Amino acid sequence: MNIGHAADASGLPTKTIRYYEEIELVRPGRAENGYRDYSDNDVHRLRFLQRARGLGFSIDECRSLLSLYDDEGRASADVKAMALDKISEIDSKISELRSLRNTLSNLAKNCHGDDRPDCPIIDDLAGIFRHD
Amino acid sequence: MNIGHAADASGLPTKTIRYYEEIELVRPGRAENGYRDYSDNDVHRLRFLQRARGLGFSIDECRSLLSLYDDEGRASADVKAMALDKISEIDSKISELRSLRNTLSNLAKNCHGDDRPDCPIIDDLAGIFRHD
DNA sequence: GATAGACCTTCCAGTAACTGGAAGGTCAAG
DNA sequence: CTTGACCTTCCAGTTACTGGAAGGTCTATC
Repeated sequence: MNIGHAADASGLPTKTIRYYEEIELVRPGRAENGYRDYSDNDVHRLRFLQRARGLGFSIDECRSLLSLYDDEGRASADVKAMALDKISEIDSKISELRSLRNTLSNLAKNCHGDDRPDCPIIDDLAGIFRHD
Repeated sequence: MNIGHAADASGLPTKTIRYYEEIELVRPGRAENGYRDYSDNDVHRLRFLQRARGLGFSIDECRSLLSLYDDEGRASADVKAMALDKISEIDSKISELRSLRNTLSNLAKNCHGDDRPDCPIIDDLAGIFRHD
């Protein structure tokens, strides 16, 4: 599958996909004509990268998540530790998002939503900053 | 409060805080000696930026979230629409994180976690890419 | 088989969001 | 009055893309 198709399948622009090859995150084969040739597995990796990057994981973090998949010779204890570590990172991201969501949702609920500029949402908005 | 203190209070490096001033996200006053002087409100904004950036919101998205707070003259309908929009963004981030978490958690659960390199986690790992 | 349009290639420059370092001013303690 | 920890500006470098030029390939139609 060539790069345009891989882009459609992964949700990433072709530019980004080529960049990911340059930094050795996803290394497709090449067809006779020199075109990149993406396997289904390559596309899975690209999709994964698309999601993980959008969730705020850095390229290095993505690399280490992907290495769980790649390093088949890695000791299982390492693999488990890495997975658990990532899980707790994810948990705290989720709870931060929940607190942010909660704040915004309270604001929206209390807002009458018409065109008057004295929306009560405004009065409470300072609260957006008060979630630890 | 000067920049070092604001950095401690917000969890952002001073470099980043100065950058946020440069792009007009947080505009502190200045003391007589030329030092930046951060109010409590400035620090709330910085903390908010610290969290939102870590959750994958772009600077522009942060700017629009902050404008909910700033634009007191904005029509309440606009405010409400923006809040609802951000909430649905947050919801999909949360559900993506949950799916990722779920995958990793299954992997960790099935791994015996000793030093043998034939960890069953490895065999299932392809599954990390199969969540839509 | 020529040619148009949609692909693909590499390379190089630009952007976003920081990040580090130099050169120097300010301030509180000893 | 100097030492050390602050602060300032400025400029260069990094990360993770992103856009554009110059050109090769492929498919489809004339």
